[in-house]
Amino acid sequence: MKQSNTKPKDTSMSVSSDTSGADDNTLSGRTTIALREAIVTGKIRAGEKLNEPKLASQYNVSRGPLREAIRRLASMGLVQHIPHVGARVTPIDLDRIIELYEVREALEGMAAGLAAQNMPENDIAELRNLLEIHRQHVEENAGNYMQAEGDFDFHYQIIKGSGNALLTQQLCNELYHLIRMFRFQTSRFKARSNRALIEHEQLIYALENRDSSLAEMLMRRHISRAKESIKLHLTQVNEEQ
Amino acid sequence: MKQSNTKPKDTSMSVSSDTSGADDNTLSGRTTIALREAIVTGKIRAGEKLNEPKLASQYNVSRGPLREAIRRLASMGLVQHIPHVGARVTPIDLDRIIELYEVREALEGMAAGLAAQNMPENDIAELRNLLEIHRQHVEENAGNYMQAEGDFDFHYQIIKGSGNALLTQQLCNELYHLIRMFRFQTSRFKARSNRALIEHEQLIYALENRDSSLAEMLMRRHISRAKESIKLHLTQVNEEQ
DNA sequence: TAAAGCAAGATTGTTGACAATAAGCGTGTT
DNA sequence: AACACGCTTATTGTCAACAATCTTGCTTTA
Repeated sequence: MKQSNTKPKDTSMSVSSDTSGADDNTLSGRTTIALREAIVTGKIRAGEKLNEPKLASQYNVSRGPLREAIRRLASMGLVQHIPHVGARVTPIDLDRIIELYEVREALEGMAAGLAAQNMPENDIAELRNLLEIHRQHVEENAGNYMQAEGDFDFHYQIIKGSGNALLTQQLCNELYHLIRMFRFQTSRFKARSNRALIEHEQLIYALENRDSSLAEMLMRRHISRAKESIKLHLTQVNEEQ
Repeated sequence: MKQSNTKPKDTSMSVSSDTSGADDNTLSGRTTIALREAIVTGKIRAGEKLNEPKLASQYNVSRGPLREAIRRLASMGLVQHIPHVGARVTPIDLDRIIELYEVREALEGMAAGLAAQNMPENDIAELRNLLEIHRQHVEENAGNYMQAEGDFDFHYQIIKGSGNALLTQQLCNELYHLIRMFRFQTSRFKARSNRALIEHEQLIYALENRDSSLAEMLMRRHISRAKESIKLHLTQVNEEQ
């Protein structure tokens, strides 16, 4: 029995639609998505309490589906829930961001290594096209594209290329929105665009050559550097205050 | 701002009680635990459908808390939920087990590396005591201890020693019960006990010497070997049928 | 005979009311 | 004046009934 690698031929380069298993035709599912976006984009602020009756009327649902939505977001770390007290949006400090990047480094490193083994040639070629698109965007928009969806797409495709469904689920469903939330709160930094492009380029090279250990190492360094950059930036900001 | 490492002084060597955030004085929480144990221990078989009214009366709760319990278990991968159809216990085949071990390798490897940096001396010493206890158990009980809680304790302590709360949560809450479920279904194999002891010993050595990269490498090999052992064993079993 | 459509039953999704718990506030006591 | 106690209020947890959806078996038709 070989590794299945049952990867659907979905090469859509967009992450937008249904990244979590919540996109169903149920109120609960739709409410989950709506609430999630409100939290990620900061419409509901970090640390803010989630009042069930209030939110329920706000989203035109009863408390049942809303509670389910809250619980789902709790399981992916977006909100913290305390029994008999309630849920509030998870406040993210520097320590927590560093933890997140350490987990990403481990998981996405593994993903890159596996992708070097399992990713179909076509998809790697698509990745190279994607890189060129990114390069143009960076040149045109003076570098604030990488911080947006562009960088997500790149990482998303490699994760999917690993052929590991559990890994993909952990990263693209659970941790993905945590990263988005953090980025939204610190979107002022648009540095590292050119640097990231170079690192992405090297990564594609490793994938093309089916060099698993190199791909893993490059991905880990890529994420570790991003972590260090953030750490530096945020400690400076803190010292300014 | 340094890495906080706000690790509570809880050195309890037991994993039993509250590994998930579900141990509250609510019906929902208790039902989650009860259902979880029923699934993990195979009282509810893999692939079996979870009938809400049936289970509700069985656990003496209404459908509300039971649904919450099911949703929580779905979020940790123990059951698969399809809207308007229902939930069933996740069937685990070899491919899925391999995926699980790949994720463990990445995550626990990182954890071991961090533990080499952050784990307090005392806790490492405790770990060595634990190893001696395991060694005795293996000698006495002819090796079936490692498959039980003993091995879990060892890994659990190292994960906690990483000082990364997110990592700990991912491993000890989300993936932990998935591993338990799998082990319960394949508990006949009690091989690798002596081998595992040696590998644990080496790991402790790396922690004591604060050798981060060695600790990570050893942990990854430890888990990778376990994966290979399972792969070998299960493909043989399949061929026999 | 097989396939498609329909209808009855079962199961999940949703709702609003009720119960239990926690938070806030005022009063009384030391 | 500060602390503790108890009451009120707000909020969460739980329940049972209702609505929407799927499944299943039967009937009908080509």
